[in-house]
Amino acid sequence: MATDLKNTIQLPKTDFAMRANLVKREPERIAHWEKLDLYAAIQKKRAGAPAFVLHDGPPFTNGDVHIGTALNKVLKDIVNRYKSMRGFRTPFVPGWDCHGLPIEQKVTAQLRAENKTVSTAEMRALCGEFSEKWIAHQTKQFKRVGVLADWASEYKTKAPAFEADIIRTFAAFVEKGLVYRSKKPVYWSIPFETALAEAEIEYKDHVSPAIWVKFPVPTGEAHKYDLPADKPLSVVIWTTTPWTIPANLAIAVNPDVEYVVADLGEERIVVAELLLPSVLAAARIETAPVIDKKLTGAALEKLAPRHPFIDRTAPVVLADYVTTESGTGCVHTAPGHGAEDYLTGLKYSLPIYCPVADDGKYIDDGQIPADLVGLATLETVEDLAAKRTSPANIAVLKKLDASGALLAKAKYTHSYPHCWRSKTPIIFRAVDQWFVSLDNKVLGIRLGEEEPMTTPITPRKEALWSIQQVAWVPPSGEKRITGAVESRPDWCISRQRSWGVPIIAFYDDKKNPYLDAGVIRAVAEKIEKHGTNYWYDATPAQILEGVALPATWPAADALACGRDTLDVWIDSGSSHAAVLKRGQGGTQWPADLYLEGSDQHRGWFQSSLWTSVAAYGAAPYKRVLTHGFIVGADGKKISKSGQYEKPPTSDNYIAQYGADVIRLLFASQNFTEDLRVSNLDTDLKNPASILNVVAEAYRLFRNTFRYQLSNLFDYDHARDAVPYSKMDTLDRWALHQTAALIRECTAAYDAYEFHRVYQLCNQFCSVTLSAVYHDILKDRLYTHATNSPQRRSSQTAIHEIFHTLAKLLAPVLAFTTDEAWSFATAKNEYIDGDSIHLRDWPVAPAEWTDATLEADIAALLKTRAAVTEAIEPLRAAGKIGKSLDAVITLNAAAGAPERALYEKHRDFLPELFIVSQVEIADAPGAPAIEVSLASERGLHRCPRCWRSVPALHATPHGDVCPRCAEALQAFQVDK
RNA sequence: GGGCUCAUAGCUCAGUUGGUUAGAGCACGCGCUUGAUAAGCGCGGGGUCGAUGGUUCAAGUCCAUCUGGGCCCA
Repeated sequence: MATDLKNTIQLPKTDFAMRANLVKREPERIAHWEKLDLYAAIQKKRAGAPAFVLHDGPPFTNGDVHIGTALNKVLKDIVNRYKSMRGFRTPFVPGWDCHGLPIEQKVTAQLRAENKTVSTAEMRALCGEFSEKWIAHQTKQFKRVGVLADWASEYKTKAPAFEADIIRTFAAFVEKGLVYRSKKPVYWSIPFETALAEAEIEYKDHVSPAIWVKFPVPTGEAHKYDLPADKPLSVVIWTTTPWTIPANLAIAVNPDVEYVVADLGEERIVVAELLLPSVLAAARIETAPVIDKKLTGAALEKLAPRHPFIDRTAPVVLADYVTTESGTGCVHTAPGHGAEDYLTGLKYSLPIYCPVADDGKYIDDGQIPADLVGLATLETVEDLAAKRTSPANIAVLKKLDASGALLAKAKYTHSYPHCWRSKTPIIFRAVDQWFVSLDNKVLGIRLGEEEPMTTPITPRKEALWSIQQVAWVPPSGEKRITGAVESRPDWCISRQRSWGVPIIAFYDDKKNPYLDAGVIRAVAEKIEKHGTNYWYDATPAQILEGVALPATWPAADALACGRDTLDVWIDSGSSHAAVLKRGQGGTQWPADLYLEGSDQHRGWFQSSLWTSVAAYGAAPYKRVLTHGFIVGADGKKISKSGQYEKPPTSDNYIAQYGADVIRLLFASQNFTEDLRVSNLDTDLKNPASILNVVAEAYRLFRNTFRYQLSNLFDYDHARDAVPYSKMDTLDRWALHQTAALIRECTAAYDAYEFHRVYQLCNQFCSVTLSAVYHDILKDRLYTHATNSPQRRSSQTAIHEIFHTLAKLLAPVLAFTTDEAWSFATAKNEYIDGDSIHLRDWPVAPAEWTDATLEADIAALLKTRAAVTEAIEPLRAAGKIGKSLDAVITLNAAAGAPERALYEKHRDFLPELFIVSQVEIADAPGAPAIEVSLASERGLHRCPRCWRSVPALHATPHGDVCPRCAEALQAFQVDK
């Protein structure tokens, strides 16, 4: 009997599985998309539509896709999918950053391990292969997280055409007269014998020998400055780099600081007054010295103490950066070995002296003492492991000690720049480099103005102007890049290495450089044709054959090709020219959007800005969006957060959760700040871990789709749809909520606030649908006659809501929404090659919005909450299980506003409350809501719909309620 | 050390121009249901809004300092 009745109920039915099994299903969907060529299909659909160009910042091609890299690409994918559904043509050309030291270093290490030496061209080929291998890996990994892109049009910075464009970017700098050659201290990696970019430096603690060194003041000098001369007098400096003492050319003091001449008994020293106690402490002098004289730093200018062991003076110079925070207030100055020292050296016309060779060892220049020549200035990896300081430091210490100049020494731990790859400390070393001046005034051309500007402007000012034309999201990004652009020194663009794009400069036999924009452009043409190795394989005469040389140049056969390469930031910074300007893959310049991590303010956003401003007089982007970094559950950077057994690669997370859960995670948090991710191994079993909570939210969405699909099993939209005007109240309310959801989600997507989409959809599914709408609907859908208008009305609404919700979530849940879509469309509407990603963004018909209805139901839902609360004590007492076993009495005085509301929706209330009966009464003094048991009210429970009614009707299926009897009749007819 | 930035329940987010007992979802606890069932429903506990000081009749919301985190720089 019961079984019989159950067969007359329209229970939900679908093949859309409750269990996601994403790890298995997603790769199948990727295969499906590739078979469809979904990317091409989307482009075809939007051909001719206004373009929205998100220009991809190229990831570096030397390892697996990290979860942070996945974040970046997924955010781009979400944007592209959304914009495309909104009707834009969204060409997305992915890029790869191929050149650079890390790859060269790995290849070099490999060659060393194999004990091989190769030519530059061979080395470059190996680096190219290395890069290519990782491009293949990363492509797979990006596809696995669901990134949809024009992989066939991808750009690689190592492609000859791209390299030619990098060279042309360089030509633009040369053309503007911004490129100059200068000796300047640069970060120098000793193991790699190369200058390093700022981005290639990392700061780590380093234990240095701190030394206090006496620079003796000759008696004559002392007299000139009216300093006591009856005892030895010296100026004491403090340094943590003893190896730079041989390069000392001056001592800097702050003109405004008070200095003292202190009598130590046997001798006198000059130091800053405030630092005297610390100097005495370092020298272990306990007796208080006599202060013979006080004077400001300015009074010491040009005093000429002697170098402690080299026959020259170390004149006192003035510098504002000298502080009394540490040291002696007298700063050892070596213009060839420090940025500030260099500037001071220029100011006082000191030589930019650097007696250290490329390998970091002292050279024999006639000044360096013979016992120092050939000693290494800074520590090797082995030295660091053994915790010993460098040979040069030791030797200098010995020399100072022998000459009696060493006042004190100590170990000093401080943050010191290290080469990011070799992990060894770097040195500052003055070498010849190419620079781009950012402060030369040149005539620029501003975008939209055909004539060159008549007032010369510096690239820096031009860049700052361009920044203001761009929309920065979040707005703080503008401050950040402005700060970076304002404070950046001239751009050192040359590197001494192999795996990069060569600087097209020539040198005569006296090493004089020759640089010309026309020549560079001509060579770029040849490189575009022959590849960059042409520069390394061909002779200068071949390279310059057919190229018109400037009159001042020697003949081609008297020239040699330079071996410097360009800073890799010029590579990626040229992508807008190499890709967008050429319309690669249907793109266009400028980009509508750049979207990268916030570290790129000083990186790609900036390098792209400089190249674009130099060449085109404007930024290459209209809008720049930045995201934060992935951090651990404790908010600390992922490398320092918890224990990771597995590397935090995109693949490892996907293997555990599936791509859609990872995508949902990225969308669930405000990405302009840091994103927290639980530790893959340690948090896996914690139900409250961030990823598990997101996985739970994923299940909510999936189940929502499943409920909707399963209840549409017998619904044919063309046949069964109910027009809005004839729809049931509750269904119209659901559509009102859906319209609001569309509005709010669209606004959130437009503001790039995906976490709001997540929150909105989450609450819509759990509160609006699951707890209210879907729960109430079960009765209609299951028990009403198949074709009852109310059932069809609800199905129509569900159909609409499914379409809407699936589309709203499609940019994020790219896999699951498309999977659900295939189940929805398979029966009636499925067209071969369909995909939710080919559909248009949902638009709510105006009629869906009904403020009066919304207000009514909102009020009734409050009553509903009170009703469920009132039922709860009965449930706790074991008197009631299902709410359908309850009869509710609502007490409201005639004339009270709620009374009118109750009356208005009287018939609908049992359904809304999911109870068997609702009575409206006015019993003075009674509670607003009274609950009684249906059984005690003489009602009979219908075995089919479980509602209690006054009387049951006999049918061939047994006794049921009148409504079910009617439904069964229809059921019989259908059968 | 400097620039930018963040800090609201266990987690992720809301909290309009300062104004009643600070909200939501999830998680957690307890029940119900067994016709969304490796599902669904209800009820409940949980926050000195990072800390301190200040402005104000009134501060999560404004100001200052500090603490902790992140990115970038030194």
